[in-house]
Amino acid sequence: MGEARSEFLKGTLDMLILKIVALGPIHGYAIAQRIQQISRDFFQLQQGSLYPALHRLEDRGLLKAEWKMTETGREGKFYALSSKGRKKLEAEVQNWERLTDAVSLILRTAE
Amino acid sequence: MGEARSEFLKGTLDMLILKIVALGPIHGYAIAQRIQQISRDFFQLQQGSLYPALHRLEDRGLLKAEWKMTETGREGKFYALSSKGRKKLEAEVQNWERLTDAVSLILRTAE
DNA sequence: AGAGTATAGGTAGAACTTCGAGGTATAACG
DNA sequence: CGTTATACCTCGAAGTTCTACCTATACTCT
Repeated sequence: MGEARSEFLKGTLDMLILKIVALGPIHGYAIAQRIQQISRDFFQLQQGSLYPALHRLEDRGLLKAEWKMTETGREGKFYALSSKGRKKLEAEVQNWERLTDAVSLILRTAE
Repeated sequence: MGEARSEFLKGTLDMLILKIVALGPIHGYAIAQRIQQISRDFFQLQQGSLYPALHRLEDRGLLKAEWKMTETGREGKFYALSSKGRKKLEAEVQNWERLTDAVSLILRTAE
């Protein structure tokens, strides 16, 4: 991620990836594109962040992977959410909302 | 921070500390209490996170420190924002807002 | 007087994440 | 045939936060 972005990205990456995968089976390279596209270029996911994250999520049983052909006729590793991943996503979204609420409380505090 | 919290805290701690200090000179121990109080116990800042963060911010010239007596009659290191710290806080708040907007775009995407 | 708790400061090492920089390989295009 | 886009990957550096510890003073309770 670009420096300014990465400062704040920490901790949200897994949630964002799980969310994109929740929209339907998709391969790694396309996940980065989707995230960049939907966030209107705010997030620019580097491959050095993407692939380790995907492996992490797969190792933890949150994602299932399968090799298939992409739309462009090439091999791609397609990821889908496991039920564990779906629960994790729900929990992370809830936690994200509680976090932003808590941060708002502090930022809006005027002495 | 409690495990669940810390996952998402990354990157926000400096901003929160700067914001609390912006409300008026305050010593380290009291910063942690204020943050916990205002966030309604969502954030429980550990000393092992607090003090290194304060030293970091001081080293970067964002905070100025001065030893004074606390309300309870003890020595405390009081922190205040430098002008550089004030600018940094503004920038971090702006960036935080852009981040939450970008995350919202992704979380609200329904395929 | 002594014990315990809250206040106030701090450090060291581990764990984890992300990034930057590199590598491999195929397909498509000029 | 060279370049660009796609698609996968790894490694090491850098940074942050946490856990676990340490010191010391003030206050409260017995």
